[in-house]
Amino acid sequence: MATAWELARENGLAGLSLRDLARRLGMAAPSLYSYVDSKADLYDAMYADGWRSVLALGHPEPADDVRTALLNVQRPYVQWALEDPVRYQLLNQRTIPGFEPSAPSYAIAQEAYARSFSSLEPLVELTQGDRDLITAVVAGLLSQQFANDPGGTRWVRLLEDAVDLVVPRLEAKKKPAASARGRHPQ
Amino acid sequence: MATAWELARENGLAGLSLRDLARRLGMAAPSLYSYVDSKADLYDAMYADGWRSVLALGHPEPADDVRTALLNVQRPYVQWALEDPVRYQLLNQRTIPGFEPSAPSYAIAQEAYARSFSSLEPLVELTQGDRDLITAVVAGLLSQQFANDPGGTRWVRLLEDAVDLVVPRLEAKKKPAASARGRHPQ
DNA sequence: GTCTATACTAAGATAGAC
DNA sequence: GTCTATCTTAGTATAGAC
Repeated sequence: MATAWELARENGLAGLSLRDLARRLGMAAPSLYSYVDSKADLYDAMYADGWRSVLALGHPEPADDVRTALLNVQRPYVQWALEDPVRYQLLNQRTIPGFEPSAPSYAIAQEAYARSFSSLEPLVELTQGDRDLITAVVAGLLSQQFANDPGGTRWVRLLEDAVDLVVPRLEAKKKPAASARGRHPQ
Repeated sequence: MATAWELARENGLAGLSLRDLARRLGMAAPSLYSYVDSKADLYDAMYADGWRSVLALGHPEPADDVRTALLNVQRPYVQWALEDPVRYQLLNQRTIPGFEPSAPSYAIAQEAYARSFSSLEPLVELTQGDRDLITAVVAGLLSQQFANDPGGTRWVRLLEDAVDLVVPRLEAKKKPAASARGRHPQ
């Protein structure tokens, strides 16, 4: 898996080839078929592996305000995305012609998706539109970053500004503040 | 050019091949080299062609308020993007391994970029951060739309909501209202 | 689980005749 | 400007022995 990612980073996601992979592993190409049914199956394994690495970021820190809650999730996520643009591309953009993740792999992605709102849900009653706008804003920063300033920080450094665009919309829907973690004396 | 786009839509951008293109044009494959120096050169021509189709949308309608100015540009742009996801992918995402646009082709992209702020600039003193946030928000809607709901409208229908996120930030920087087009009596 | 050998298909590109 | 023929490389995948 690690070698597959390595090659994808070097030659592009679409440029990944089973021959190359076998060569770098010191194997003959057909030996790979003991581990993987097809190239599509390899992409699927990488897709699952990629989303598992998002889950490995752990649960976002809880927070008492919307802005902090958002930043607690999105800052590590953006950091994670920058670590490996090719991984982000496989997981979040429809880029290789026929690929669609299998149901089990997609389930991992969904778990990561759900978790990304776990610090926010206690504070705000979110609609699907809210969630979609949040993911869009962050995806937009990353999309522009990778496309127009690869290796730089021109867009991702605007993360706090971007979050501040969304905060007012969410603050309007704040829950009654259950004081869930018992931090507030009265 | 039209046939090249057609094939890219059918087989994916990376799946486009010179052989297929020649076949569909009723030519032998090598004959294409009279028109194009290489496959990369074909992509470059498509890139230029794609941005020209953005310019063909015309100049955005002027407006008196920030929100309308933004929607006058972004609504047709989103419409244009939805018409051809593959075109959007070539122009706005780093997806095919080695491709970078040539300088002349990139200049067309820059013209389209500049024009996309022409309805807003008379109203607001924009910073680069403002421009980057605007492009990111729209790019985010489109990126999510294509990746997670291809053919649908789940994200793009949030365009007005997305614009409303940005408007307050821009209103804070409004210019003194030069009444440029002489519509306001006093 | 790994190998050799191989089948099959297709890619981008060039040479040189017409 | 278009053709035929060909080069070179590479892809995914299978068969069958060890």
